[in-house]
Amino acid sequence: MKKILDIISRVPIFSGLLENQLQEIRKIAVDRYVDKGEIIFSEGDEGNGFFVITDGRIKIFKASIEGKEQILHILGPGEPFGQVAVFTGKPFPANAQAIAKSRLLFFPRTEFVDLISGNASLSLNMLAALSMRLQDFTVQVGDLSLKDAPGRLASYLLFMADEQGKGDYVTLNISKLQLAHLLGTIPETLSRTFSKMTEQDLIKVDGRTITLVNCPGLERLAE
Amino acid sequence: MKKILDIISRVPIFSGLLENQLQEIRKIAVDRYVDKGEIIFSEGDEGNGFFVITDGRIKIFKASIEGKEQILHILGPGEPFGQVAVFTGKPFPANAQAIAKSRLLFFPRTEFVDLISGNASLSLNMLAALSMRLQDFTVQVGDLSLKDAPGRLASYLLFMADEQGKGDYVTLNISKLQLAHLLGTIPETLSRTFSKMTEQDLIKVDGRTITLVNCPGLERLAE
DNA sequence: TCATTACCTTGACTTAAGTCAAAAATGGGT
DNA sequence: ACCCATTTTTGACTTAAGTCAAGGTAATGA
Repeated sequence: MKKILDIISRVPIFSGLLENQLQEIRKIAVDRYVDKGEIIFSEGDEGNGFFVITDGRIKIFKASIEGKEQILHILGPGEPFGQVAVFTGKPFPANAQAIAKSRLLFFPRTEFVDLISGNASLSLNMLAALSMRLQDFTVQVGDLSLKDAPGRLASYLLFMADEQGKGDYVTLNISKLQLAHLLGTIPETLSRTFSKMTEQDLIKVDGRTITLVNCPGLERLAE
Repeated sequence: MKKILDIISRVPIFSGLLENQLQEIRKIAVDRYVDKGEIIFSEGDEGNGFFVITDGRIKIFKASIEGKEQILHILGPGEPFGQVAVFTGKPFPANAQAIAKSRLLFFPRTEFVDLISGNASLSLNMLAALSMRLQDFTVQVGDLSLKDAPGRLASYLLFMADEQGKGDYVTLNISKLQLAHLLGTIPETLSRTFSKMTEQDLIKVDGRTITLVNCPGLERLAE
């Protein structure tokens, strides 16, 4: 069991802070464990604070009445979520659910806003974090509207290959059902897209391991 | 011709600041006029500052190679754009173009970051502005993926009716071509959707004036 | 180990929405 | 008031991707 202060000091949004500033943050942090499948908050809930993931994996998603869902983000250790509600003062605009057993730190809204007011580094880190998230959305909206399912899958695979940097193969860290919902499609279509791309010798699929056989071809698909 | 300081004092992201802080901001602001159709920045350009709209109207959009476009935001007086690149230090993730003759204030990156470091109110205003933008994206991604074209149009009309608050009619402030691109579709589909909704006595269309005849019906369409 | 559940794939069918083409309407600017 | 350019509409056609249904596979826990 790691010390909370140690964890906090390794979180990007708290980087570059002084020892006493980290201790201030530690004072307001609330430790919390959640099981796989547990809902952390739902769209419309009052946003009385935000979270940082210590361990595990969380999905942020929108759902329709008929049960369809669109994943907005898949987040892992070190990443914050729920900040938007903290700074807008409005309810959470989406749902958060653990897709693996996870450990979280919760930061209550008013205490955190007080902290940030007297801490320029923390402000700038937070501005950077929100801006990165906005940039991700920019890509997601563009992709959803301008690319077809194969194009979105190709983009995702190339992005992951780059991020994982383990040569030309990618290990999916989520189920294909979740991936379908992240890419704005359904598992049937995703499965057929994997098959088609395999036939065309663009990739090779073995469970959750995807080998990128023809990267230039994938880049062309992704436009 | 209004004084720049007057303009700045009325911009939401600069609200609640002291007189001398507003003067600091005024010192780094660069005044600029752009014509309708003029590109202000393109995706990939270096993000060396951000803009606030004094007058006019700006669209932020993604484009594909084949010429399709998806509008991310339509912005008007008082609204900032291009901040993401300021805080990520990365290039602009989308394009900005004037869709009307406009007047802008430009704030250079390094000067602005210096200002924000010593100004807690400005930080919090900026955090709030970015968070609102994130919330808008949340809605846009959900709608694009979970609603069909009539559902997205119904949502838009209801949103605008609420925003304009002028009873049950809406005046479009953009062309139907732009609206199609904002809703993630094409003008042909939008036109057919308007026709269908008129047949069903949900709305009445007269140029850019839309009367909402059956709001509950529209809400049902929008889910 | 077995059983139960969740996940993934495949096939046949349907449909929303895009494409292409052309006509009609609108609206500045001179 | 007229002309040119943009915007909007309409029609016929195509297609990507969703739905429904069923079978297969993998994974988890008692």
